[in-house]
Amino acid sequence: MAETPTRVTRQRIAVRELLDEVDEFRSAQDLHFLLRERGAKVSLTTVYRTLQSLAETGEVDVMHPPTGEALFRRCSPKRHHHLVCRSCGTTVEIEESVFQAWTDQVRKIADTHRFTEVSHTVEIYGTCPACAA
Amino acid sequence: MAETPTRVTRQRIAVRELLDEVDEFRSAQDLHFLLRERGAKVSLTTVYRTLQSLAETGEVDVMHPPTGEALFRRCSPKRHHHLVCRSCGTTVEIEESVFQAWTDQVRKIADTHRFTEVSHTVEIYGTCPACAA
DNA sequence: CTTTGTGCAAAGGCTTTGCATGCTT
DNA sequence: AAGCATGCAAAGCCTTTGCACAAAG
Repeated sequence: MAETPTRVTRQRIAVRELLDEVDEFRSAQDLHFLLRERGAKVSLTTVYRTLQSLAETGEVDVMHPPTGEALFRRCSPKRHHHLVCRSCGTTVEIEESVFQAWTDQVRKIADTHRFTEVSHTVEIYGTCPACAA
Repeated sequence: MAETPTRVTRQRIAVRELLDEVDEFRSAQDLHFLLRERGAKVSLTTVYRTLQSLAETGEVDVMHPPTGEALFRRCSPKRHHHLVCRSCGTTVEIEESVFQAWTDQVRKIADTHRFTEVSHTVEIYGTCPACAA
């Protein structure tokens, strides 16, 4: 199963439905927990496999914070990036629109190198006011 | 040892010296290998601990690619970001200067939220020409 | 019926931690 | 001499993989 899945299964439907409702970045294990909570019988393995294929097709974005686990989120028009405190993990969301000019530039650069299906992840770290004290 | 180290040890000196010479992102295990190669007797554990503290003080930047390991690099004035192929891992370096305007904006946003010691990591993914074929 | 997807358990890879020893101050 | 740093081995986490069974087409 290194390829894109061809069959429609109950499990895959459940994962996609969940992703449609959640618009925050979530870990695979979080998503698995949420699925079971709402009664969907899906194994963690399948959640991982599904997320992986969805990421490959670009249907979900993946983020890799310093915490180790990967975070997934359905691609949406209203994206945002994060400003994260290195010390306590406090997160401030920044609207993607703020980066519009930058996003355009990224696309241009990618084109130059003939890269397709381009996506990007931005991680901004700092020390929040509370932790700086 | 959750705090910043207070003592100057042979090991820590070796790690910093190495970081001064390498200006690519490298994994902890890579760095450990390089250190042993040049005769420095340092354990992998210490490399991890040293990198962690250097990251906390902002002396090194950390990147988290989809591959799972963390990549470290000494902070330098001439930075660059990466355009990485999701499929084969081919990497194209993009000069930081391209992001100047964006960097300024990031700083402004961080200021707004009173975050200090701000650094950022940008990861751009796509499919390279070879893998798109 | 054939082929692909699922689930479980086990393996894998990177990173962290416990604890005794050694080295910096 | 006193306390922090090191090293080793073991544990922890998240994620992936092998394999047999179940389900989709």
